[in-house]
Amino acid sequence: MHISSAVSETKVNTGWVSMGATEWGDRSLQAHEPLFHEGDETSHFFEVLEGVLCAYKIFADGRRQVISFAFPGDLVGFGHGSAYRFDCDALSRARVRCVPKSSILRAIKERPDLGERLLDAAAGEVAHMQELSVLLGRKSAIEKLASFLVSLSERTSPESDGSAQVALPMTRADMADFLGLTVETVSRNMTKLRVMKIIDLPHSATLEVRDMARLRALADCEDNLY
Amino acid sequence: MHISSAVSETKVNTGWVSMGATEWGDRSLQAHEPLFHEGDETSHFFEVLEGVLCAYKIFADGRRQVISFAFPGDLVGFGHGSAYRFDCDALSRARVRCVPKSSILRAIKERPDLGERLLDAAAGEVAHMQELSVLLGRKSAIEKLASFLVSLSERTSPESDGSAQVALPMTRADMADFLGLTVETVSRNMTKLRVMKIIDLPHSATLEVRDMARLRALADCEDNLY
DNA sequence: CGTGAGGTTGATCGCTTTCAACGGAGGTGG
DNA sequence: CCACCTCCGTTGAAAGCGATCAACCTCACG
Repeated sequence: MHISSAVSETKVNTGWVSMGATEWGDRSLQAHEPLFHEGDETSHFFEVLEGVLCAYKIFADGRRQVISFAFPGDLVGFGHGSAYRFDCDALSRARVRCVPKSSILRAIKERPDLGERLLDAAAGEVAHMQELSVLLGRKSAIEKLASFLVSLSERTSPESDGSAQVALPMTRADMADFLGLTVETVSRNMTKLRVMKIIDLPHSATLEVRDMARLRALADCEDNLY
Repeated sequence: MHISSAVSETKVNTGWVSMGATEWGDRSLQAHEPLFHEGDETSHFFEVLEGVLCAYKIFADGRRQVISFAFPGDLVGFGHGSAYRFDCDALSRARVRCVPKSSILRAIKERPDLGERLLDAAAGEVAHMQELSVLLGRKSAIEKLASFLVSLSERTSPESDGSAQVALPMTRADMADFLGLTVETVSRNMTKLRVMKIIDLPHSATLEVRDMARLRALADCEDNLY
């Protein structure tokens, strides 16, 4: 468990709220271990400390839509009422800090500035979901993929002169279900980006962005070239 | 302007936060008049008092994704940082209550319970956007349309024994841009639902739900019948 | 009654999906 | 150590759903 003071600390720009308080407890997850299921009572918020989580909705007929990937620093649990409305798994070994909802509500009452920060975090979550809606509704397969890779590299890897190394902790199926595509379409467009010399794939789980400007142009729908 | 006390009142379940305070001022909008544009400084939150608003993102090449329709009682302005990230118009004559952000922040500091309520409202917004993402990513055209009509009827009209009258204040183009479809596809599937005796369209802007159970089944992807 | 925006319907096109086969990486047990 | 198996990723061929292009209709409004 992290050593931390009783004073909470917030980085609103990146959307996370870190709260030090040992009473809240951490939890370790194996790869593919569920954190919660749709329908479970919403007892906690979770802050990812290590690893990557994946929140998704599964239909009765097997269709799946991934709602978000949560990286260290991200907060999971917004948008649910008294019961979780989606499933959430760990993609890899992960550690999360569990924050009881009641504890959050108490903290807000005692420390109004915390409420403001949580509100900012919630606003960031809204912004993310809005961007996802734009992506799902109006972007082509290659634009979706480009957007995803840009967002991933921004969240996890520093860029240097137009290139970046990015780990892909999720499978093609996870990516497909996030982007509203099939694995085949994801794979085909990965290859397309590689042929265009925009990215490279040393391993299937390691991405190298070779031309970030071009990738961004695709992500922003400013490039119709195939 | 509404007559209201200085005490705020919140209905968290329906996602709105009504705050009485005459200093905040209301604003009237003509049909198609913009409330704000992408890039404008985010000075205010807005509570819809009358009419319907439409928030959307426009691409450089003309593609458009509608993010949300806001009905009386809905709050507009979440998910934006220091600048609005989308455009927002009135679909019809509308009236909104303008609440300065600074005023919100001050109110939160003075009244912690208000922060909690706003947080609930934000959570409701997150939930809406998550549902939209599921719809856009994994539902077929007819399922999208059914989901939209169900949601519209739930928000605006009481249901009685499986049927309901619903006004459609937006054009087919607005619906299409919300559902990630084209006007033609929306129109075709409206006809399909009519042929299936699930809905009726006395006028193009008036919907009559004849078989709500069947419509819900489609919306929930439990019905593969065409 | 003319006009234009919004809505519907038909024919065709094409991007993504579906169906199918293959290859490689990792794990297990003989 | 290697055969075997399974999961994951890639690629090809064909099909399908929604998009595109186009014509026509309806209705409100001058």
